[in-house]
Amino acid sequence: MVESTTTIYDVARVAGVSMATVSRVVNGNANVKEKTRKKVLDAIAELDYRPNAVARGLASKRTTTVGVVLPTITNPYFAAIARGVDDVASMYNYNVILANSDNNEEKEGKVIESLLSKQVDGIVFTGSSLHEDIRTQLKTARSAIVLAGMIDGDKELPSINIDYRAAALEATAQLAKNNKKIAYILGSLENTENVERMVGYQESLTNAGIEFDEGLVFEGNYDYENGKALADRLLAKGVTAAVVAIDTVAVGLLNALQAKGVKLPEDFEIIAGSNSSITEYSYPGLTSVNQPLYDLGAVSMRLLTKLMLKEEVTETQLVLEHEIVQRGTTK
Amino acid sequence: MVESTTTIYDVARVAGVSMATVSRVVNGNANVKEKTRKKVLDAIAELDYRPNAVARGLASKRTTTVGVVLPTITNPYFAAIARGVDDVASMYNYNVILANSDNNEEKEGKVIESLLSKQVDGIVFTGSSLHEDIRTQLKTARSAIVLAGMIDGDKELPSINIDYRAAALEATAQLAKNNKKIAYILGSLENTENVERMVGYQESLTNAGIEFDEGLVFEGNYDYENGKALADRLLAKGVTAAVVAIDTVAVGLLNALQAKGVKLPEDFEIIAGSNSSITEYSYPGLTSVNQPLYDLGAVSMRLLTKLMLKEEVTETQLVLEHEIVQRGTTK
DNA sequence: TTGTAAGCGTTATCAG
DNA sequence: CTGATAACGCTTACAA
Repeated sequence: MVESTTTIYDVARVAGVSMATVSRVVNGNANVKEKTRKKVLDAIAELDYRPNAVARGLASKRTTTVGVVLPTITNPYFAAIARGVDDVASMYNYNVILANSDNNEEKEGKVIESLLSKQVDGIVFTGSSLHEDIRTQLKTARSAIVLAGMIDGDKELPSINIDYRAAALEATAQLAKNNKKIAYILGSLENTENVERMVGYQESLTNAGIEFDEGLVFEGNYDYENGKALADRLLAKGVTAAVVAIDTVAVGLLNALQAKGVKLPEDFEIIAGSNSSITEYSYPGLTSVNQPLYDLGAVSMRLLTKLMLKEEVTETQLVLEHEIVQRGTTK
Repeated sequence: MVESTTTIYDVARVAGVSMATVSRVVNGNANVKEKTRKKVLDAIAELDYRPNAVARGLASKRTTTVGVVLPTITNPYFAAIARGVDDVASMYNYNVILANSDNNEEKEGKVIESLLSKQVDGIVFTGSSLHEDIRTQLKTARSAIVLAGMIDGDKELPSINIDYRAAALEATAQLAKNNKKIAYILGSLENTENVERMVGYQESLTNAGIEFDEGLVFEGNYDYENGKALADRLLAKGVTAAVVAIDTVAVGLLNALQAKGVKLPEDFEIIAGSNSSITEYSYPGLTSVNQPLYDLGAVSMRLLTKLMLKEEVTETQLVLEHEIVQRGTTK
């Protein structure tokens, strides 16, 4: 707890120049004589001067800070996205404010409000569904916005996604090779991504000549416990395979099934939805649609920098490649 | 992308008062007549005014922003801590800047520097070891600092921990009931927490009448792959039980062992070190020392608020309770 | 190439 | 209880 804030004035005095010049060298402005630059640099080193980013932000109206709002950082899915965001953020010298929303519309509204008051230059937003009020709030914000892993129905907000429909179709198709009763487990059908998944699922069923059974679709939350609770219900309906959009739920189901003595993949097959780290940690490993989560975050942040720096952006609706990673829960 | 920044002046004009008065009502100052307050509030609502936190930070020298630096948010251990930090941070109206350091001293130095330039009011720091330079940097910072899950040798920096020695002793003691060759796997022995663990481990061995064998102690990194690689080495030494300080490593070991046909807990027992979420997701679930990670973060942040608000703090070296959660990898 | 000076949107100190 | 007015530390025209 020392040093009584040395300012740009102190540096100017010591270097024998004006504060404007100090500002120029600090900001890498080319119009400074090499000799002067050196004097300033020396003074900076001598005084251990550190520019005050808050003052800078006020004067320049740019804070080099962005916000990332997500349901909860404890979910590996969102943690991976956040890491991607942070890595490219620091690459471009931005800091990121983390905001957990718990998927709760009110909290989402509050944290966005808070981020905007902090004058963040941009926001990467992700969650399980895009409520109308939040959409409006985001759209009318003066900061740049990018949605990560969410589709904006009107395609007005920039977003990065994978082709959920295709991924669901492929996963279902793989399970259809050996199964007739294939369940689909996902979050709320109120969000567009899940609607897309349903379309892919049904399309795949049709291709395989299996009749769609509404009773085999389960909506639910993000919890591990939710997955465990599903085991009995699936077994009761004679289900022998499931694609589970949310990894934590997939692991819950997997473990509950094994605890009942069900053998995987022999008696039951599972394909998880996002290939977050836990699909690798489970035993057996979960075959999984590989959503490139880290990239999702990284690309979102990259797009955000373009938006913030007013670079030209031709395409604001990006679709990343996906694939299915084969592990131990499929034959 | 609208609204051309409405300021405190605009509100003052519309409300027919001075900006000082607006500032007072915004900051909940009691010295404002009820009638005036209402006028101001109405103007604020009408103009949809949102105070500029950057300007506020510059004028007041308080940013209501803190930083949390950790190795990587993708590790569930740190994610849980971060969540604890964020929850009590928002409770006290602080925002938190997330900084991944990858356990790299240079990066740690950089992010701390960056946080300080952003004038954060405080920093919660965590990592696997406290390098000397970082220690100095932290100690001389003008912001409040709290270490989460790290011991400062000199006890100069405030910190929140569990009793690592006792935890190691208890875990080893439990394994010693059925095993003679008990390995201990942890991060670098350069950090105090791990030295403490070693002491507890050896003490427990002595209690059980088992001779300490240096060859049964394994240092390593945080990676899942590291755990997998350990399986063969342990088996080769005839080890039948291990306490593994890092959960990701424990899961790696568990899965590699199972892949080799080793039955747990029958043929091999494992106790993991932190009870992060993945110890529950693994199959079988990992018996685990319960480090109260969320609380670790929450209590750290709470202590930080006290430090930042200059509240009286009597004890800066806090030790949280731990316990051993029994799951499927012990008899 | 360098300096002067006017903000940036608040808070905070004094008067009144 | 309310209003001026001077900071806060920096960026950014505009001059020189």
